[in-house]
Amino acid sequence: MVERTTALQQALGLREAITRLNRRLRQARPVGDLTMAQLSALTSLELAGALSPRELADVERVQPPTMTKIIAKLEERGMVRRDPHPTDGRQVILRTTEPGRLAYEQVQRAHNEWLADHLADLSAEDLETLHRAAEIMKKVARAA
Amino acid sequence: MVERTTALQQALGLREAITRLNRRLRQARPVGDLTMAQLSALTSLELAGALSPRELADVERVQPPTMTKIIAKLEERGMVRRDPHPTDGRQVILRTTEPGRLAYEQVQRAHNEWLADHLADLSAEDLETLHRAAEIMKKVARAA
DNA sequence: CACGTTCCTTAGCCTAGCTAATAAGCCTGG
DNA sequence: CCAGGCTTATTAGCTAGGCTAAGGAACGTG
Repeated sequence: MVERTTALQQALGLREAITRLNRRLRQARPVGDLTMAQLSALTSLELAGALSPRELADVERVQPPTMTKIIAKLEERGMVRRDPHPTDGRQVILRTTEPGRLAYEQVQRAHNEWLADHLADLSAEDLETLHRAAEIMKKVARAA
Repeated sequence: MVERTTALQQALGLREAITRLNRRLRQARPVGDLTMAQLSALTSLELAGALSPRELADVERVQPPTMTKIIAKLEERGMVRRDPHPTDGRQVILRTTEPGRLAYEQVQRAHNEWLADHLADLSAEDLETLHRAAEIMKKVARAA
């Protein structure tokens, strides 16, 4: 039985933790100059294969104009390609390019190494907790 | 025994989860118009009682000029007061005002209710995992 | 007491978010 | 079959929040 008060206290701690750790992660941009937003969009696109800007905006939970900007940055760097939709002239199809995939993997690896380094002191139990929490957090973010 | 590969995988999931959930939390600004950064600074100041801009910047893990801006916004809204340091003419002492405390509590409550609402479907076990993860994440953010 | 250090701020830049408005293409009802 | 309305994407313009570099004021010490 979970009381409401308990859930609220947990919520408080989680929000603080996310705010702080998110800032730390943003600061740790060790290789390449992909920002968090760019890396996140590139990741979603890579995993999905091909998406319209609208769909990518929905996945990333941002408004379409915001996604337009992020895509523009990625396109400048040659990491994303914009193809016309075969039947619908309004839509655009986004795909990662080969350089995009390589940059993605490289930055992803560097980011994760940074995080792993900073997790190095934690016990196996703590790591397991973080792992499970990450899954739960993604589920929560996906819903609602 | 924790293998490096395992830790890396966990790190990957955690970064994604933080990015996504942080965006959702930023969008959920139900009462008042305090942003995440402002709320976070106000919280740190409220908990500490009184801090110099430099100290607050260190706590919040941002550079001093960034904190100057955030403080300016909070001061505009009358939520933070800037007093001269009794002996050191360079320093400034920041404190939350009474309106600041009230706004902080109100927004804090609203934010946490939003989060608690979205955590309502989770099992007691998942909530416990999130709670423990939040503690660990704050520790990681504090270190390094 | 002069010089280096510390503290805060200013100036100027960038990213990332938003809304409102625009342009282009699709589709449907009369 | 085409007029008007919806959808998609972009542009324009705003704000917040992050950074570095550079400045002025105050401190403290050799």
